[in-house]
Amino acid sequence: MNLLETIKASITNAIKELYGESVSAEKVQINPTPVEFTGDYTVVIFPFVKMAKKSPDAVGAELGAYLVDRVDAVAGFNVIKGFLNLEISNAWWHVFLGEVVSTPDFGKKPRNNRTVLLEYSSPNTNKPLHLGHVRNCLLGWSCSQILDAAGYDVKKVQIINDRGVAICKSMLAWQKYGLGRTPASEGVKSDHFVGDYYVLFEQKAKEEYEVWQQTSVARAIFEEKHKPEQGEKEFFKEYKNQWFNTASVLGAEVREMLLNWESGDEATLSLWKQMNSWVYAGFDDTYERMGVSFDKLYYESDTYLLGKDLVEEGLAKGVFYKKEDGSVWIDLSDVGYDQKVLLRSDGTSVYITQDIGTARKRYQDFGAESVIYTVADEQNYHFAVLFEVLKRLGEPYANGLYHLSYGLVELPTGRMKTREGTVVDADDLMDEVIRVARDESEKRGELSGISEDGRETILKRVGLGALKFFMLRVNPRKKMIFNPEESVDLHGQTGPFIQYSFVRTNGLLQRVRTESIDMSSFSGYMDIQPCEKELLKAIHEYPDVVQQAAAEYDPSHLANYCFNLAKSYNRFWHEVKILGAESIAARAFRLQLSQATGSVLKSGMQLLGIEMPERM
RNA sequence: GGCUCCGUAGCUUAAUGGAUAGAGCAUCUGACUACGGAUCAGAAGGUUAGAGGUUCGAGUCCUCUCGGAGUCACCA
Repeated sequence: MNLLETIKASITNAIKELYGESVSAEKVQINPTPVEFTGDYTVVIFPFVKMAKKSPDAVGAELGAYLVDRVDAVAGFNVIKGFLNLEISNAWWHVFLGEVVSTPDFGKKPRNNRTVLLEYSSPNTNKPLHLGHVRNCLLGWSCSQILDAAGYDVKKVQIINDRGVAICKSMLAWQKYGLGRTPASEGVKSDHFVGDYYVLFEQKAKEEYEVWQQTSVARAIFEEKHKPEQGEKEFFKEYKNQWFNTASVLGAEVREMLLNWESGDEATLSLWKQMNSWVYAGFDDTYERMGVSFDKLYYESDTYLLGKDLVEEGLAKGVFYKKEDGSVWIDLSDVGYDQKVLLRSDGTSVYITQDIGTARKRYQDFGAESVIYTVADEQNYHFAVLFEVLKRLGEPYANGLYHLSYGLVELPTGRMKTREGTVVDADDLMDEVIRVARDESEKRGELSGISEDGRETILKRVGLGALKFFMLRVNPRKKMIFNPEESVDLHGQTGPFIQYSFVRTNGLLQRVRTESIDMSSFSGYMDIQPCEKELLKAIHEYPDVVQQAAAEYDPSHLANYCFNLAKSYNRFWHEVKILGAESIAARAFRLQLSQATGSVLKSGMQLLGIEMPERM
């Protein structure tokens, strides 16, 4: 049993024995003692004052005495203003340190034989991955690692939106203007190649629209429909979608292509397969570089018709209802939502229909009792509705659904817009952070003796470490303003700061090996310094942090934890001598402490998807 | 307008209802006779948007106000 649990259990016993009241162990609050007081852990006494009918200080004194008496680890105590500060014995810390070093999986829970499905990334195939996907992927991947550490069997999936108007735009542009060019012939990364045709399409459509605006038909529409205060420019900006769907030649061609696709036209399908295969090759490359992977891919071209049978089931159960025009609806006004259409009057699916169908299909595939959707917070309402619908359908997994919602990534200039060319590309971004890592490294010259390959591996770890930590250290819910300069910072509260601490521990252990330094006989070390105690307490906290991150689906807890641990280690590094310690026992103890810190840092960062360099 | 989320130092942010709101960046001072200075120590910087309330105790919970974002499609 963990130390704090032992103490909590003992306090519930004490309350029972001393005051005759029962208190559950979860109600007992224990925090690390702030540095300005003496002690290691602090019990908050106030909750027990009423049941004891004594002053806070008296209760604290009684509980403190009880704990010193019954719990070996508790060596002493003091009570200040209703807070019971406990001192943990050196002997207990020695045992603890030994355990951490000899437990490779320290902080991780045993397998619990429960399966969780985690969906993330889920891009469209008309253009390459961008900054928004990066946050999504890093979050999704990190959560998968955290849940794995918490004992779950995690299945990572993505559903690829490989059909629809968007990809048809890229297809059409390539067909009209591509002249048989390929990624290979142009030497362009294949997903970017496809994306370029999407941009080209938008450009051509814009040109067509501008010409059209000068026609008499356009003038007439403007005169008829514009709002009183609305200028021409504003009106036509707003009217663009409608124009595209009614008057545009390119629009008509795209719609025709979509119809051809849906009717299974062979030429269209083969073009579609060609374009998508280019995109997938590019995505694979980006994912690999980012260090994320999937257990199964779903394609919308396979799933977009799913869900209709569930709509029938819902109608039969009376959960849904049909309007006169044949459309099917659900009324969620009793839980504060609106009425929502589930099937169009012509019998075709809407967005939520296929999500309903896909949910069941995936349950059949994996039997997961819990499904996590990593999707931006624009879709909060959609998922609230989806989960409510599945609940009312009585789906067995409906209570295990979670929308891992995250704030959009915006630029200092506002939201990214493809049309305005303000999209930050994922590949470019990774290039950039690695370039900055290289510059910094060359300035320092520490890697001069390492092979080309080894150096590249390190620079990649450092650069991506900076990027990943930057994106994961804040609460996912928060909107993120992406400042390119801060994202590649290598100093302060950053990934490389933590990696550097690890490199320090690694360097020490290297010397232990090469010089056969003894680090086993540390139990005689009794004079544990405050900076050492701080480290021990931080290491002791690690399993709880993993649990909390898993329970809240929030990697930022781990990111902040790792930073604090690294900071404590750096302070320790400066305050005491390790290899040159005052005694053999002190040296052994500090080396053990370094090893424990290094392994927890490595483990914690791995849960963020960040790899540790051996040197940097 | 309804619903949801957000508002903490110049900037980015932390804080299971617990002690004097904790960090990083930027600014200013210091620290290498080296276990790696991508580091450390220190200074300065806060009416936690505002007003009420609940509580022994509120950045955190409740109510209202102000400010910002998202959403409220037979789009995805």
